[in-house]
Amino acid sequence: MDIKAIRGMNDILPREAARWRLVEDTARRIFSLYGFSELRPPVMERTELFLRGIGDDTDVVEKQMYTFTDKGGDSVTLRPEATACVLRSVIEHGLLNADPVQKLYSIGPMFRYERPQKGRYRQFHQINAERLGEDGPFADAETLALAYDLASAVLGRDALLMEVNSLGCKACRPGFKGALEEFLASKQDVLCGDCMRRMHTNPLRVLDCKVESCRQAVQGAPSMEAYLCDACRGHFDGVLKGLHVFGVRFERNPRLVRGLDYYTRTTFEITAVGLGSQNAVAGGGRYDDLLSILGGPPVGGIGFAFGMERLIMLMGEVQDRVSGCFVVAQADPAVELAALGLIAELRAAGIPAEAAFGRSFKAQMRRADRAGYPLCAIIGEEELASGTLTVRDMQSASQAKITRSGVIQEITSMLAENKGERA
RNA sequence: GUGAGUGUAGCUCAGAUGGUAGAGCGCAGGAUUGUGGCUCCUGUGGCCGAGGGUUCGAUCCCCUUCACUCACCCCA
Repeated sequence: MDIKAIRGMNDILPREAARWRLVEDTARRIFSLYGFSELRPPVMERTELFLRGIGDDTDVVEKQMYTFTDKGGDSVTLRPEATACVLRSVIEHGLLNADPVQKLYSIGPMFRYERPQKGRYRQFHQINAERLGEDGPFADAETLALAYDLASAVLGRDALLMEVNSLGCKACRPGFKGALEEFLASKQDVLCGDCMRRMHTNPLRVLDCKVESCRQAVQGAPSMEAYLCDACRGHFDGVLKGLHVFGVRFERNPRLVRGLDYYTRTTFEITAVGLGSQNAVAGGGRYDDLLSILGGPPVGGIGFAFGMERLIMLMGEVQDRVSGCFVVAQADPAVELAALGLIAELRAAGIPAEAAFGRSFKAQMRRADRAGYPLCAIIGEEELASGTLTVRDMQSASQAKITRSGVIQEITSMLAENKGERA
């Protein structure tokens, strides 16, 4: 076998799939609790969408996109994030005309050409939420609460840290940016090479630099908070109050910035320990100008994304509970045929049923055990002749003879009993 | 894109100054003819990542390459 999966793209094997389902199910449950509905955009879009949406001097757009020319000569890109796709869909279908408030989520793969590392893959999966058409602090607080609930439900609230900040709006951010640039210029000699470049292209990112000398240099840097305009300040205060009401435990972090250009006002990040250096489990924030940038109505929004791999990495084992009945048959053509009929009947009644003919009795039992079935129906010449079945409770190892005609009823009640014991 | 580490059975890993390799788990079968999990026995298993070089001979030394892992970077 010399064909292997592409670098940074992983198979999710059956043993891990249970965890993925649990995360997805949890997400869907919580989204519906908050009144969000699902929107599933395609995984590929025209390249311009991301150039306009994400910002063309971000790393994601500059060097991480899977962009190529299709057979028709169009430049297309495998989506590196979901927000731009969802907004494109909302605009294209005029969803905001039908309902000026849209609360949407989507779950699926994203693609970024990066060097793979723990918690970072070229195909990775996100749980994404977008909320459009509500500009007040309540919408922000509630959206953050939703993210917090989701993270707590999967990881427990003690395992995570939620950090919140306000980035201001296009009215007040330029003032801050200018002050910051001025400050950074005075620190030029101690900044790292990257930050020297960043201080012009994207000065906010310098605040987020991990290099020790930069962190120190930035200690006395001006804080966005001092530059927030009255409207942004009021908004942010409202968000914080709302978070308290929702019972969200968070910390304010004036240094928190986001990697994508479209964010305004409220931003947040949820980190967890145990993930190595890729410790952000979720991140997001408000984007008041993005819809109009993409050619839509001047409507604001707020959203977030979870990294599913990171969530799953922190979860530990999750076991699939198997219900149903394994059918063991004596090696005899007539018996096996009868067993086949039994299996069909069980399935028709909605009871999972499986068998493994063609091996020894012992081996069939072993498979029943390994697959985790609570019940095992045994059929042999004896049962066939007397119109009965032997049903074995795998956990207690007790067996009972039941009549063939009453199987469904009998097994249904045994399974219900079994379920009751486990719960 | 940069750096470091690692590549030996399906999995986790041993191994010898260079003489073509083992363990545990798994898997298959068995321990009275129709009964799983525990135990015991037996079996199954590997171009020792790929290519080249040195050598009588390399899985082990050298070079190249690929892959994986972690970190930088970036981000979910």
